[in-house]
Amino acid sequence: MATMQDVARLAQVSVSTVSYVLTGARPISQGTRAKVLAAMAQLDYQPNAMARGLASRRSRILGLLLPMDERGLGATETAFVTGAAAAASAVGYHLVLSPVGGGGDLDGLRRLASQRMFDGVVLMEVQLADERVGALQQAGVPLVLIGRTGDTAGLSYVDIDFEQTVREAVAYLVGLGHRQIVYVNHSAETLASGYGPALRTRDAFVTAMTGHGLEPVMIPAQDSAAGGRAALAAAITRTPGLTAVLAMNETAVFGILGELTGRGLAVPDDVSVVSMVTSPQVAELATPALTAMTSPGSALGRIAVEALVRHLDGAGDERHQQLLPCALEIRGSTAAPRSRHPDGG
Amino acid sequence: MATMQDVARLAQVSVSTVSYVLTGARPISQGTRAKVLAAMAQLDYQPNAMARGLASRRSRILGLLLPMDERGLGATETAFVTGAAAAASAVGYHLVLSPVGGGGDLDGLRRLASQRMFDGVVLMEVQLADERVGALQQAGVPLVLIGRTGDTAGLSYVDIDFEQTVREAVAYLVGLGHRQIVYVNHSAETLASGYGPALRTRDAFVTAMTGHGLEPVMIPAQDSAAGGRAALAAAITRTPGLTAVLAMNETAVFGILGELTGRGLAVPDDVSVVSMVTSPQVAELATPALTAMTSPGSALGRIAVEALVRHLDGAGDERHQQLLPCALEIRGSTAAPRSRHPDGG
DNA sequence: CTGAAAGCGCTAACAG
DNA sequence: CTGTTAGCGCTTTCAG
Repeated sequence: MATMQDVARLAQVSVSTVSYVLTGARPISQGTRAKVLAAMAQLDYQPNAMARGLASRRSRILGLLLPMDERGLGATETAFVTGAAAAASAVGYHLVLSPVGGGGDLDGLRRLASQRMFDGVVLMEVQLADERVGALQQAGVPLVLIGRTGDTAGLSYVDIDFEQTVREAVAYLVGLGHRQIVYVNHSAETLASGYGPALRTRDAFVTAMTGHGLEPVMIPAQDSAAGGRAALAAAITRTPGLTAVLAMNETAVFGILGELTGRGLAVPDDVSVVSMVTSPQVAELATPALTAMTSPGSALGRIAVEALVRHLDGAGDERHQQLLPCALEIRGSTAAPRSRHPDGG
Repeated sequence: MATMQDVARLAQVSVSTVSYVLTGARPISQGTRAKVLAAMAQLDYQPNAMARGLASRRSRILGLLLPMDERGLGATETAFVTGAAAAASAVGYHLVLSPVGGGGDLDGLRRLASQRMFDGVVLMEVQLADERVGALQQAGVPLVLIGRTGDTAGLSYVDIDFEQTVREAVAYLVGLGHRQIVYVNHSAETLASGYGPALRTRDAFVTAMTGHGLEPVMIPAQDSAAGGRAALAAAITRTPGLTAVLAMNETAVFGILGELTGRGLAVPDDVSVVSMVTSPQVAELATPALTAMTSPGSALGRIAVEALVRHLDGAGDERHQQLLPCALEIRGSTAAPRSRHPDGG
């Protein structure tokens, strides 16, 4: 493994000159640069990452912190991760996937931060009240969130625009003629834990429905097909005349579809289903394919990393706060309501 | 940020003593250790990862190399990744997610290897003839594959036991009374590219069916729901009396289900479906839930990392070669064939 | 435009 | 059982 010394010797220049042609931190004459480059090529030189990191105090490594408990990552979260990794790689950074304990392990976080392995950190699965944010800030680690806390003052984040997403989905269904729309959310425990997407969509649903002069009916569901079946059963009991379901639960929506079909209700003829914050791949799996609000997926991860790197490399203390819309993609699970009830149309 | 110097000064010992209580590389007396530990605690000391890496020539960072093109990671691959990350974290390593160009970018790989950022590397999505393996070996990077090449001499790998998986799935269907079993594989292009799982299961299917005295009928499918629909249509044309489908294509299987239902064929009463190398979460999404050969998922990633770390920390040149079985999990998509054809039983 | 040299914070001989 | 010290390979002043 050739070192910078070797290159310098071969090119007959000093090590600092080699360093400067590499970093471009000061002007180098054409001739010198050429000599150095030739020597590097000849020796197949690659700078040592650790040495560079130690001397420059920048590891060029980013951490992607995500709680890994439960049932692994969903398609949407996976897209965040791959998007972030690709973006980091594109700008010459490395991305460490760092599974951190779901909640209590703040000390572990602080320890991680103090090791100075990460120049900055992207935090996923942020709760509305998330102590990790404070811990990280206190440790002085540049930080970008995917998702956001309740109070976002002074924070950088990228998140989905849940308000817009719900508004658009509801408007679409209402435009089709639906009036009895039931919203299936995550479980009560998830809500209670302060899971932002669940909370924000819930509030947005109330606002949107009320705005249309309609009653917002909401049912929680466990994150499973069985949870979806149960939720649909509950929904029909509560609102027998429902003609549309708005699902904020990528997993439960499959159970909803199954239960609907099992009860002899056709999708979309009897009941329309819109799945929110869903990846196209997942939407395509269902029969019929799901009309969905497509999550920005890898774009979120990419933007988070780009904002972080800009902050590290660049000017200064720019906060980056951005909400990305979900796009309505109409597939086979929605239609105008059949006038089953004479009073319904 | 306190350094080791600070700790040494406060504890009134030399830096090397501090280093040795940290690494345990040589015995330290109770009293001294206690003093050092106290000083570390008081200063909230954390060793600097870059400095440690440079001096010890071990970064404690592992690379997870995966080609990221196409449509992101499936559930099974995601499980590999999360399993690997969790395992690395558990043994004090970091795991970098490194998206490398699908095929031709061997130079990029070599460059990566020469930067000495990774102590070792886990390579995913290995083809039967994969030049990356040779390049990495030549670069002297300790290497474990998830999947395997055609010639595995001298390599460490963890892979799914496709032969066993197919054998067991076929035996299960034959045991139920099925005789006309069609195997739906990945696309012809995927086969042609040397994708191991597709090739190995294909061969295993021929062997298994022939062993039962049955004819092995195989149909390729694009990796999409539409691909599955088309494949099923082709299968029925070719084998009108088919009573079971063995699907080696997590995505296409949803299309198969949809097309079956669309043609008025009930699952499992008219046609049984077994999905191979599938995650439970995905199997549960289908209606009916899929009987599947469940992929070892995160275990593969975990074992790969553990083998790699054992090689790095440990004794020496132990190759680790291991095949993991998929477990048959019976759900709602399989049953004994209805005797539609008098000659069928 | 280029060189010399002082570290970055730690590990691992070597010496006791 | 502990201390001294020479690096690891690079970046970045400080000098010219």
